Amino acid sequence: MNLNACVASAATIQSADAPETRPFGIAGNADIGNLRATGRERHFVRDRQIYGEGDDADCAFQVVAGIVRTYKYLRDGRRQICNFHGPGKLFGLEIGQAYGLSAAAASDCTVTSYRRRTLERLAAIDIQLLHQLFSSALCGMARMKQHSITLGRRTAVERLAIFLVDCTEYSMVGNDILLAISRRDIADHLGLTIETVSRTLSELEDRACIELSGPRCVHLIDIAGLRDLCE
Amino acid sequence: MNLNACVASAATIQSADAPETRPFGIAGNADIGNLRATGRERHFVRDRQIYGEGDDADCAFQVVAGIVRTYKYLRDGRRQICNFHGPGKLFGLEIGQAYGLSAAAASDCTVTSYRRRTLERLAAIDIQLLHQLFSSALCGMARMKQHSITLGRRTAVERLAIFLVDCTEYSMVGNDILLAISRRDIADHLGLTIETVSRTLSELEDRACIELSGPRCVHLIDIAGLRDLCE
DNA sequence: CGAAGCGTTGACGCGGATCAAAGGCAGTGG
DNA sequence: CCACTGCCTTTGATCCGCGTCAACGCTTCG
Repeated sequence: MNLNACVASAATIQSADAPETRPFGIAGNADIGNLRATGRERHFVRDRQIYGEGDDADCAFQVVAGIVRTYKYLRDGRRQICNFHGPGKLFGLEIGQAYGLSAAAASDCTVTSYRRRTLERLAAIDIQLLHQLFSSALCGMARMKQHSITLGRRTAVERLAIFLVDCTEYSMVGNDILLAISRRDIADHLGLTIETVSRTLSELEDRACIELSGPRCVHLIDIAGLRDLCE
Repeated sequence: MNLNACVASAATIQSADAPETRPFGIAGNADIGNLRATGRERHFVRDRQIYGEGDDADCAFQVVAGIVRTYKYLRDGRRQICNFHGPGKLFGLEIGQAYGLSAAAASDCTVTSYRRRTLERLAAIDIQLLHQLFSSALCGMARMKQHSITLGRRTAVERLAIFLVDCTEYSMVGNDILLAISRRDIADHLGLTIETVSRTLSELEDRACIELSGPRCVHLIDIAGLRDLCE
């Protein structure tokens, strides 16, 4: 077993689709071999829920195209988006009987669903598959760790810089980032409000790091400056 | 493969040690069978570093006794503790060449170290072991998700309530929580300052949820009230 | 007894939340 | 083609929770 496999096989499922449907975090994509044939492809329009927190976790999913968010609402309406999942990413794989979070389409998207029973049966006899799942989980862990550092200790400017630098790896067209997701989703992922996201993007524009060519288009001017804000 | 296994086998390694050395999150402990014999036991006094961010990740670890923290320092000294690891918990298992975080003893502790090469070799042929590692990773994921919700959207009072309720599962002596870790570690885990932690504990005392019998001892009065703050 | 750490408490300031209003911009209907 | 409507985003004014700075008490240790 080589734990670097997940990084090495990163681009296996990478599609040549329109840039706005590209993944957040290519590394960690699972090449799930035999399992693939057992899946069922489904489409979801933007904001359509895929599963809800507490539902019976009888399926796991892999994104084909578009972006999925996993999130939780608190009683009073506060929402935290734990993760975005782009093409190739697995989500909905649970340790318990019920989903711990809800999942919904952050943009129009296509996902493949796998019966959990099927997945467990195959993984019990297919060490390659299990290794892929494990690697995928470790990659997800690494991302979550970094994100919890961001949420726990970073300022709004730093959070946006990190978000934009993340996007540069997957949503670039020339020097422009085409955002597939809304301000609200960005805000709820970064632990901010939409107003603060908006203001902070304007501040980054004032600092000559970026230029806002439109609400969904960020032109990069000083990537090094952005990266410097990330560490 | 049954993903509930991790929950089911939760208490396998649970020791009968002094309460302050009990784990944060028993569920997710790995029963790593054959691997066990290859490990080397090591002791660390409080605050002693186990590995540093960026170091070559040639070993993984399992806590035997005490509590380990994994954390990152930002350039200007801000620190975020991503996780505490109690007895039975694995840490330091990486997807890349280097550790993504640092690890240190949050209390005096004992850990078993495993050569990564050995671990990878065994896991490549032992599907039981791999399954244990996978379950452990999924449990870790579930915890990280919950924590990122806490860091992204919850108030100081809610964060402390969650922390205390977590502690009730592992550090109880009668109706008292005996804290093994310092205010600084609590603060850096919850994304707060030590002053806010202190003030907020006092506020929970004013609200008659707890009683501070000493800096390291929290007497529980209204657990239901605490739990109510958690959702 | 003094010094050093840790925890608590108070005063004050700031970053980001909240509240409010005013643009874009797409979709719809005339 | 333009007016209207509703949603998303931006911007401004104000507020508030938590951070910062400072002082003090308690415990431990020499």
